[in-house]
Formats: sequence, C-alpha cells, structure tokens
Amino acid sequence: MTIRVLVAEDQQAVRAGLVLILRSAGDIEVAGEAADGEEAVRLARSLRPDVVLMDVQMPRLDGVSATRQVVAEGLADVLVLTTFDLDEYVFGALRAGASGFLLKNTEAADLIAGVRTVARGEGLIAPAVTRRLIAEFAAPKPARQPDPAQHAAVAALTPREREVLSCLGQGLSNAEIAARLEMAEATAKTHVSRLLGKLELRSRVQAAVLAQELGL
Amino acid sequence: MTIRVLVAEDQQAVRAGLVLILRSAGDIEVAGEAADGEEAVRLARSLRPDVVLMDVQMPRLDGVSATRQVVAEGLADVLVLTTFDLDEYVFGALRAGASGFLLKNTEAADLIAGVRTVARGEGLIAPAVTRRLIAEFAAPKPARQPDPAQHAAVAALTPREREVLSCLGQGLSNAEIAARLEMAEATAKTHVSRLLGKLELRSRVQAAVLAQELGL
DNA sequence: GGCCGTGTACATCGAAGGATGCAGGCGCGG
DNA sequence: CCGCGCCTGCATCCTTCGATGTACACGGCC
Repeated sequence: MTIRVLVAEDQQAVRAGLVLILRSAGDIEVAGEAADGEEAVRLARSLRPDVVLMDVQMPRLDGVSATRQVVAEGLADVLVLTTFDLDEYVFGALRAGASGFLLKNTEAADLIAGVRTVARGEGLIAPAVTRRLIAEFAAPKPARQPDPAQHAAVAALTPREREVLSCLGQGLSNAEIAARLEMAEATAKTHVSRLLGKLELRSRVQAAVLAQELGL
Repeated sequence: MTIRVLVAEDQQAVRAGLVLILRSAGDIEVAGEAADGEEAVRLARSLRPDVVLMDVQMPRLDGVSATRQVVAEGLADVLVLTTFDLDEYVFGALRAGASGFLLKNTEAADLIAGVRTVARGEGLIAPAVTRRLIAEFAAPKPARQPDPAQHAAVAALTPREREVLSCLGQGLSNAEIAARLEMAEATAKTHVSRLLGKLELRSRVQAAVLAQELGL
C-alpha cells in the first residue's frame, strides 16, 4: 500500500531535494515530477497519484490554480508547499480545496508525515499558519457581526413569528407566507407587523435583510 | 523556561492521567488543577499559567465558555481537549479563541508536543479535525454561491439600476431611495420595477435578499 | 371558577409598492 | 441629418403591504 506522490515544483534543485526526502520513506513512491502548474494538472490526470505535493509559485499556471483544477477533477489530494506563510497563499490554497499546507522549512520527517496524513484523507496545516487560520475562521467577516442586540430581539419573537421572519428572508409575499404556513393572508400580515414592531424595523425588506444576515 | 500548565478537567481519573503525562515532560510544570469551568477561570486569574488544558464538557461552566473568558482576559493560551470531534465543539472552541484543539485519544507524546506548540504561540488542530475545519473555511456558507447567472444578470443592469439595487439591499423605501439618489419617488419606482424585471424577481424583498447575497 | 397575559387568528383602511405609458437626452450608423 | 436604441426621468392606476382593532384559545394564578 505505497503512497504515490506527484511532485510539482519549478526549481529543479528544490524538486530534487523533495524527491530524495520522499524516496527515503519506504511507503512512498514518487510517481512523477512536474515543473509547472499545467504539467502538474496534466500528469495528475494521467498518473492518478494519491497525493500532489504542490508548490505555490510556478510558471504558466500557479499552484493555487493548479490545485483548484486537480481538486475539481477529483484527481488527488493536494498538499501545498510554500516558502512564505503569506495569508493570501494559505487562504487561497485552502479555498482552492487543498488538503494541507506546509512551509518549505519543514523537517524531512514532518514532510513525510504530512504526506502520509494527507494520503489518509486528513487535513494538515503548518503550526505557524494554524493560529492565523483559526483567527480568520473565528472572524470570517468583520461584517458578520450579527449584533447581539438583534439576535436577542429575534430570540424574543414567538415561534410563529420566527417562521414568518424566515419566510421573509426568502423574499416571500404575505400571500405566499400564508400559503406555506397555512393561515389566512390577514394573519400573515399580523405576524409581519408584530415582528417588525418587535425588531424596530419599518418594512419587510429590512426584516428580509436581517433574516439574511442572521442566516435563517 | 518551563511551561506552566493549568489542567481543567472534571473527571478526576482523566485529570490525574493528564497530569502524569505532563509531568513526564521535563520542561512542563503543572501549575494547578481545576474541576470545573469556573474554577478554571479563577485559577487562571491567580496562577497565570502559560497554557490552560481545557476539557469541553465540565459542570458549572463549560469549557467553551471558560475558554472565551480566559482568552478575553488575556490570561493564557488555551488548548481544548475533547472526546468527540463534534463540529459544534470544534467551531465553538475556536470561535471562543482557543489556540488549539486536540482529541482525548491523542498519544501522550503528541499531547506534550501540543502543549509546547501552543506555548510557542502557534496553533494546533487535531489532524482528524483539520479537514473539516478546512472545508468549513473554504465554504463559510453553502448559500454563498453567488450563482453566476444572477451575477451576470446584475452586471447587465444599468449603473443607475445597480445603485438602486444597492439601496434596496439596505432596506430603503422608494422615497428614501429617491432622496439618497436625488430623483423623484416615481423615478425610483421605475428603476425598481425595471431591475425587478431584468432579474426576474417579483418583489423588492427578493431584490434585497439578492443584493445581500452578492454583498452590495 | 374567574381573571389575567400571551400567542394566534381575521377584517378593515390608508399608505407604499409595482406595472405601464410616455417624454427628453444621449450616442451610433445609415 | 435623422432615425434608432438605450438610459433616465416623471405621472397614472391597481395591487400589496402594514397599522390597527378585535376575537378566541390556552395556561397560570389567585
């Protein structure tokens, strides 16, 4: 059960070093080597390796784009390798579907362990990068502050009113809400009116926006 | 330069095991032990450890809340420990500001290494959890698929119509839109009507929702 | 039981929203 | 030059919305 690895790295010397390291592991086989992103994708298609060890900075097609391609076609798991832990690379690579992210100053043993980890289908992030990933994850968007006050106000709504609010968030009219919740249109209007009052909003549009922001 | 660790874990036997493991490392000192979340926070205040090893499930105050408290006060880095890799725990703990997340089935050596990693200010995620974290990070919201068709349709709007759409996304009424864009209310209505037609929507509420999704 | 308070339900009426028709102002190619 | 298409702007008419008053069922409490 050897792990077949495709090494994609444009600098010949570095690539040779990576190959040497990988070969030193008994359970890893270097299935192929690519010198740019396009070649990486092409070889991934034909060789069907288990793991692609992908450099970020490469000519013709950068590593992030190549990763996106490989992942989209379901060809292999991708372990991204870079010299710098620049945020844009990390986040870009992970959004592109990379299974892991390591820095080039990683010890040989850790690199091998990383390849094994990714081959098992698990994720892997260089420790130095993890804390920033966590920070980014904890606050995906500055605008994604649901405003505790609003959240509390929504929690104070009756169940029926929250259902109606959810419908509003989907852009439904009073008549459509009434149909979906099986009530008269007049009743739907009442609920809309009441929740607008409780949330201190002036129109269903604002309610819809709020429902969107809170992810209903 | 020993690392001072506070162990917070309600089950006495497990806590004893953790302490034993930590003591076996020459550079780690167990500064204190807490049996619930409140005690953990209290001891963190008085002992000022470098790292808090925090269980998730604890009486009186759960580990996630205790983590939030400890991090908010800047008392120590927190390494969260749990039996299950349930998403809610992971994401909750990370949002609370934890520096790392390990499962209880972690090897003794890895646990010690994890404490050292967190003490260095780096992040740490159990490999089995990392791939889900990556997945969550790559797709913060499933609904965040802007739907290329919609995006294209919005691009086909006239500049004026896009301005109006943006206003709609903020929940403004026709009168308010007219005031902000300096036009008659009748004109604002025209633009709303036209963009509704182009986007194949049936009400301003749906337009507002769309504007939200596209982040206008 | 009798009396709240609350959630749900419906009808009415003035106000807003939305469809439609039409006019002035551009830029473009015949 | 003149028609043509397109964007922008305004006015009219009908629909939908939203505020308000009211009714009834339910659960807790004296």
